[in-house]
Amino acid sequence: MDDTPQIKQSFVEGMSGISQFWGFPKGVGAIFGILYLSPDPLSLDELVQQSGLSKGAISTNVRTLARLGLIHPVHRLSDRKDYYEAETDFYKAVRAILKERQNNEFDQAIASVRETLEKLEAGDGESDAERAFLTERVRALKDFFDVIDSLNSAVARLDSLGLNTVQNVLKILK
Amino acid sequence: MDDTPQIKQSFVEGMSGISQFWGFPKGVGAIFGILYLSPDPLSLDELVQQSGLSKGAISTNVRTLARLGLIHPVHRLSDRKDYYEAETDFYKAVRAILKERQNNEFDQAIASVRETLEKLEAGDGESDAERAFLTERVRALKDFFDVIDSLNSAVARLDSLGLNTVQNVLKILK
DNA sequence: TACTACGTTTAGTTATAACTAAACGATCTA
DNA sequence: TAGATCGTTTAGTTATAACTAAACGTAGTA
Repeated sequence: MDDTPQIKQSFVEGMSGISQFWGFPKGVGAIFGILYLSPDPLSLDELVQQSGLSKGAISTNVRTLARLGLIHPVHRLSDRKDYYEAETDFYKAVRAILKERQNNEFDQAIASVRETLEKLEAGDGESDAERAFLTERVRALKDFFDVIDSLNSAVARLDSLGLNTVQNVLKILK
Repeated sequence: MDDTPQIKQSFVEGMSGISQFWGFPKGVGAIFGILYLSPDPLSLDELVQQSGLSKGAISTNVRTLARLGLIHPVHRLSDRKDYYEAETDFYKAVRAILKERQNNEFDQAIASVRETLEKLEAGDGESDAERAFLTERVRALKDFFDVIDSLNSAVARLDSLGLNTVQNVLKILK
């Protein structure tokens, strides 16, 4: 008996779970799983078939994956269909995701804290004890965010983040 | 005019946004924000007042924050109330969060991939081209996860993750 | 130009997560 | 022991996110 289909499916389910864990729709993980286990690029309709999701959901989720750099469109000559294949260099994908996140909401969050600090320091007329306390606390948080941000930037800027880099980092952390 | 209350509130709203971005209820961020800007530990009832949330929600969210190590209970003698204060060492909190995540769903995700690989390699009778392809792909993903896992473990195991450590890491990434 | 085959968008539905109000059990106090 | 004051849990509600089905726009094709 050939258990390949079952293994494939349980893998896809596992990817769905991971997807959900990281705050993405589980369809995103499922689609990536399907593409990752496919030797050839797949069209939207093939994804509809293999995932059981509607075309609309596939369209949305596929765009999310492409935006994250986890899959790539493949265009075939004299074929209007869009095909997609999975990215197999995960380190590359990580860098893309970090870059993506940085540009969007994370930056905004940091900006919010920065703004708070500026507002606190601007009201220099009032300098009671509470004000000083608040300023110190917010500044500490901002400093922390700045460090995280620089880490993020550094990784995103790397030409190639690979096993070597990670192993070097691991040496430091020992 | 004293704009301190407004500044506090906009800070708390910012923290709510960050919370949501990382997949936590926004109440979690709000509560942390309130505690972080409070010089003294606060009781659940005080949190109810300042956040506008119900007692039940506070109870749940506070437990989440405590589990993550972002806030700590403070017990006062001859007072049955539970008070909470914010963790101010964020590096410590990061390690706690990584440890938390590792024990729960992340490990499970890795286990799922590992299991898939074992199942693929177990069926050694069948060795067609597809099977070989699948095995290679899944193994590559498992290897990647193992590296991430070891990074995670290394950070979680650190006695103190501080600015120094991060700066050393940053040197490598340059 | 009309027809067909795409991917995307939209309106409405379903599933899921977070919340409120109230009941509950436990613990301290008189 | 009775009463009061906690934090937690539960049942039901509300808000939010993901999905489906169908309409739509666009670009190739006859």
